[in-house]
Amino acid sequence: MLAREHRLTKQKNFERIWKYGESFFIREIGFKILKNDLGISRFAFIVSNKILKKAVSRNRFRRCLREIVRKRLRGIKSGFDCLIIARPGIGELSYQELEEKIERILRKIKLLRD
RNA sequence: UGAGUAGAUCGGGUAAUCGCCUUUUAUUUUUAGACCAAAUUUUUAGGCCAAAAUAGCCAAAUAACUAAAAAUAAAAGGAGGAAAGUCCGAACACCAUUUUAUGAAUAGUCGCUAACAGCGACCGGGAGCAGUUCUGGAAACUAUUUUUAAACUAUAAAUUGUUUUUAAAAUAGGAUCAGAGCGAAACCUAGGGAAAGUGCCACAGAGACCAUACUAACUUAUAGUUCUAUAAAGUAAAAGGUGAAAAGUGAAAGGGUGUUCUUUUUUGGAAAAUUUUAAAAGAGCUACUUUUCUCUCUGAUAAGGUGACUUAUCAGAGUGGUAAACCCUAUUCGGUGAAAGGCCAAAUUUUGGUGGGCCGUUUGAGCUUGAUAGCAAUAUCAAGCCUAGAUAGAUGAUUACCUAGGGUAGAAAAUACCUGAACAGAAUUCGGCUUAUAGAUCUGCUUAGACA
RNA sequence: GGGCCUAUAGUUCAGUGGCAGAACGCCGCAUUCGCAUUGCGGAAGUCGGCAGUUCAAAUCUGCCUAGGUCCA
Repeated sequence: MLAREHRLTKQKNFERIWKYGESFFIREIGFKILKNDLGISRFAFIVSNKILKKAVSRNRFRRCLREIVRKRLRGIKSGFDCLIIARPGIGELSYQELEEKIERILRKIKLLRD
């Protein structure tokens, strides 16, 4: 679990990101990113009821995503709000595959520090 | 030992690293008195007015009062038997006002419970294993009897008698087979009322509940044409294949109606056969009716039981099914759901809002152990214990080892290798029900095999 | 957290407890030089699943499954 200062909690934050954020998608995962002035990067994870039926698997994938981001928290540039959205193919992926894919995306959108 | 079935309990473990939530403690720092909007800022357009919103900052300063807040570290604790479905019942809170209509729910009895469409015990019903009774059949075989053939004995011989054998028939027994009845235990059972009323019961059928109309038959009447048609009335014994269901459950005896057959007599006929009329006797079937027994229901009485009910006797009646169709009877029920609901202080300039904060909120119809009462559900008493509390939503991720179990190699055992745990995630809280569930352990019952 | 609805032929939908139906689509034949249109005929259904009530269930009752939708 991320510390509280790295979480997005408010309804307004979510609305702002949905409206003004930039999107990046691969088949299993989607990203939405927007700059903020805080000097800290904040994250939120969305796994909807339609994509995974059972609550156990929903919880599991949300925790996995969180864990992956947490491990890379030092390498990520600060000052961004980031929404990570699960898409229908995610049910068949293992933890390691997820890790690879997220790492590739982060490189691609240049969110990682040098 | 294996299989089936029912019930109860459990529902992987250890270590390391990196993290999250709650509580407590310690240290350091110094502020804090919820948040948001309106003032400020930014952007676009613009000459201004004006319009829009998106993070972030400050609600301008001061004093008083209150006492904590943040960071770091350590310790403790941190998902279920169903947390699920939301099918019932409650607690709790507010709103209405008194429980009446409407409506809804429940439905054998007694008990348990805070309550219940729940649970326990019992009653009734269903189906029916083991078993048992009856009926029918029955191979081989056994017994008895009869007949046939052969042998033996007695005898001169036949015959008779005895014994054994062969073949056949009959009777009885008979492994066993089929059908029917009763049927312990275990199993299933939304189980008031159809004799208050209404509705429905397709097709078929005369008729599906005021049954017996109609067809076919006979008599009478009318119309015309011998004969036919029509209509009504009467007689009316049997029959009318249906259907899930057919009107009072089956049996016996008597009376009795009609009809069929046989015999005898009689009539017509020249005679025989056949046939016609009438009568008598006998036999078969039989509407209807009487009596007795049986079946079902209702009522009364007696005995047993808290009661549902059971048993016995007597009297009466003979009425199709469906209430999971309407309905009737008895009992119970006010509505809305945590997004319920409550609080958020004072001064200076003021006002509004908020899915902002806190409480509600985890000590409870609580858990564990023991004793007592009870067939049991359950209750009482004693001792001990505190056991998740998140809110874009914690309880996690990775690695290593082990384990229940599974697979392969092996004749088997040992061993080696591979794999490595089902269903499933709290959201105010309880009591049930229902559904999903790998595997393990224990207990009861049934059954198969082996050994003693 | 709570309420409601739907499931019937390949598709879209009807369907009083008693024979499962319509339109489009599909197949065959005819018409045409050929295709379309048109006409005739045909096939295609565990009525979402499992139990129960009933003589009889797509329909009535209960429990599940899968979809959809509403409040907030």
